[in-house]
Amino acid sequence: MKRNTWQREAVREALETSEGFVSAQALHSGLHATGSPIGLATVYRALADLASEGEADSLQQDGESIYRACTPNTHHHHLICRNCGLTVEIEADEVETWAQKVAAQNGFTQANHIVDVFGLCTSCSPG
Amino acid sequence: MKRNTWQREAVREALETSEGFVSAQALHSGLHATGSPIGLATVYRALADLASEGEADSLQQDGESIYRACTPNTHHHHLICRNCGLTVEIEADEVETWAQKVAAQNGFTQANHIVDVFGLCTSCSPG
DNA sequence: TCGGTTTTGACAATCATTATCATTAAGGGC
DNA sequence: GCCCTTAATGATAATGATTGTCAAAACCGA
Ligand SMILES: [Zn+2]
Ligand SMILES: [Zn+2]
Ligand SMILES: [Zn+2]
Ligand SMILES: [Zn+2]
Repeated sequence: MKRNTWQREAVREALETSEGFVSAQALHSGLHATGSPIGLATVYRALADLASEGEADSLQQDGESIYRACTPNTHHHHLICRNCGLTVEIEADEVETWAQKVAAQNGFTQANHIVDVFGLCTSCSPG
Repeated sequence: MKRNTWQREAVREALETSEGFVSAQALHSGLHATGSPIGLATVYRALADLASEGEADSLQQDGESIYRACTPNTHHHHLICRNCGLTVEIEADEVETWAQKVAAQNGFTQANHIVDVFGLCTSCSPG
């Protein structure tokens, strides 16, 4: 049975109070800065668990995994600011059906997909 | 000025004769197996160059970068078999316009996107 | 409270990738 | 073709994120 520890809760809270995506290292640093003695390995484990339970989304950036608390529990994608990390959750049936169609047309089964849109948010756009 | 070396050419050829996406390590192993004395660092450099010149596509998988020779020189995406690596190149205006639309609607500029579809190809599908 | 089991965390180990830097070899000018 | 400048190579060390180890601590049901 899975146990409730303050460490898991601390990671969950830290994730929820983060604006955009954060790395395990960054989240660990942030917790330490507030005086939490949580270990780095524990942060990695907690984030992996949250992601596998569908409570967090993750994506790869610059060779590291970054995570974000996931409010809706449904399948969705993200629009992410390359500069400040601001993230908007996107649900798009168009893309879902397109992905399924493309897979089926080519004889592929058990399809899934990775779809992320990056850009500069209003605050970070030049001009 | 960029120089032509047999090493670059060897990497380019190895990439072109590979079926799906390959990692730098795998490509280096393959070259060694054929007797080539090319160095690992050189393979990394050549792949990075090819990717930046638009002659190869790359994506992240399991924390490593994998590459593939890119026949058309236009923007496109991939449908990849999770089991054997077979890759189909996909061009889809639907997704391109969708990505632009989503970014614009949210005030994002300079948008780009990552779109990959994974599945099991006909040969690798069960049943 | 007690005890079996899970979780933690300090640390070592792993693994892909990058930096270093002395040596090699393009390729332009002669 | 021969030199010479300089980019490219490659053996190796360094980096950095992530995972494995395992004794000690924490959960939680009985
Ligand atoms: Zn921004
Ligand atoms: Zn989707
Ligand atoms: Zn396949
Ligand atoms: Zn596209």
